[in-house]
Amino acid sequence: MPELPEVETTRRGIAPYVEGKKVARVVVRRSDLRLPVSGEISAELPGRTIRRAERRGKYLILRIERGGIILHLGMSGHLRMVPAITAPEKHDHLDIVLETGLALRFTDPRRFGLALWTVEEPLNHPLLMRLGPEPLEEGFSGDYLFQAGRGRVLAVKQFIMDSRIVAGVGNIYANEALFRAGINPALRAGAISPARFRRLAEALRVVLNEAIELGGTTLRDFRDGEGKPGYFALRLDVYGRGGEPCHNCGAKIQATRQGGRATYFCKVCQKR
DNA sequence: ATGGGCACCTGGCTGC
DNA sequence: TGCAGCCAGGTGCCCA
Repeated sequence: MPELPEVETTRRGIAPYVEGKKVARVVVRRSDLRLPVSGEISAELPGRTIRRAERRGKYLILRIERGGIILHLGMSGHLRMVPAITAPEKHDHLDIVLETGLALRFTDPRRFGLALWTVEEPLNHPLLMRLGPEPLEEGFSGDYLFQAGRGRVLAVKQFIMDSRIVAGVGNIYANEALFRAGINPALRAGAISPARFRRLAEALRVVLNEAIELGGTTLRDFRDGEGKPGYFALRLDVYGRGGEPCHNCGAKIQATRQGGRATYFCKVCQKR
């Protein structure tokens, strides 16, 4: 479900309610997520204060004095603030109850998400350590992509969805950025010029920032930290629009598959 | 090292 | 109405 903009929207939504707040207790209702939820969360977290809510790629980090909680929303997860007394529903797997009386509630029907406890530096956790640069920060550029793509025969769309290349880009925004950059998603990464990679890097920055401004993309169930949907779905040019007219030239949007994921593109506007 | 395929899990939608 | 089949915003592992 959530890519970088949805995770960032979630972070911004919850940050005011969790930063500087002390944890009263933790309720784990299901621990069989993508990795098991450690009992240390409920044993160690109460009494500690959440210093910061940060994001790295699609991961959220709730920092305490040393270490913290690493959260990932998988395909179907979301986080929101609720009054702690709110009755849990079927897929509400975890509550971090604060002394303010609000709880950070983690919901995830498919349970591809994660909630990990660490006393080490969260950014050094094996799951985060190999993430590529943040696409909205220094260190990410078309020239970087060009260098990383040298010799790669992988399709450019799969290349930019590889979190080791760039963090946080999932299927929606990969499709959208390639459309805006005018690049065919099936092109080999190693066959793209520095100039075209610069267009792609810029398209990624622009599309991710626009999506964050609109609160992310809600296709069916994404909600921000306050339970509200995002409105970037209204701006989608290609994702989910197979057979519909291209917003730029009117040609039918093509729907294909790459690496098991749906790909949408305009064969007129994305010739190469 | 690289790329392809699959598994993990639930729910919603489509079409018979 | 029921049900089978397919699809979904992610990612890590196994294999060639």
